[in-house]
Amino acid sequence: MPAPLEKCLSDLDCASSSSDLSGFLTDEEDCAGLQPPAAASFRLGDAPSNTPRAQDDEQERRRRRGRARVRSEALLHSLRRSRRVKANDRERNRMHNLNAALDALRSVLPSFPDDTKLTKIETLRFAYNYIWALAETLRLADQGLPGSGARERLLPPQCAPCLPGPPSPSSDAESWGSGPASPCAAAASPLSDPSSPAASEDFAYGPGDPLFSFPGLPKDLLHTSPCFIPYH
DNA sequence: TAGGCCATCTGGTCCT
DNA sequence: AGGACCAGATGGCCTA
Repeated sequence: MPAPLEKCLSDLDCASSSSDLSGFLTDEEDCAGLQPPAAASFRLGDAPSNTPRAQDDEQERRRRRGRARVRSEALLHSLRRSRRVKANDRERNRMHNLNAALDALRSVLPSFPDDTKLTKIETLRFAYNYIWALAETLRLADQGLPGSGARERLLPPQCAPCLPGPPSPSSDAESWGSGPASPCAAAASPLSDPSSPAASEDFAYGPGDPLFSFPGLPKDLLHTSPCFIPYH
């Protein structure tokens, strides 16, 4: 075996036990480039290239180059695979962290009567509205308007809102609390307050939606904020 | 059975 | 170069 080709194959073997394959020979051209020109190695007494022995040598070289290429491709494939597996692991972990953060957010939001778990999108929208409502409550309290004392009347987050029915994950937002029995139906339009989340054009959830209903907050907020349902 | 939600995988892009 | 982030695809599970 010509020394360059031998080195070429041994490089492949070394690379197979190493995670770093950069600079690694990947195809038969790389190996072939290491071979001396046939004319340079031809000396008097050597068999001419068209002799049966020379043809055998050439076939052997081709076989080895082919095996080297197959091995290098397999190694690159396994390298890509191991990187992909690691990336998948990181992505899984990232999503788990995201879900843990969503769970933490759910834990500080008012819970529903039957402990129905809010979906991800519901959690985010509910949190958005809840923060808005709390801020509005504080604003009114600071102004000394009807509804003052709201700070003291705020219920702990675990209080249960009064809902026309448990939120069905499959039901759409606009169907929640929109029935005639809902107090929200008679409530002042939150759209009157331009700062209300419901006033936002791109906000999918509107008045009457349980995600706009927060227990324990002053009824006065009904005039300026998204729908509030009295807490029992 | 259709539709909604979710977890996971995957390749691309951006950032450090 | 490697990690973070993102969006699309896919398949499983559940419910009406």
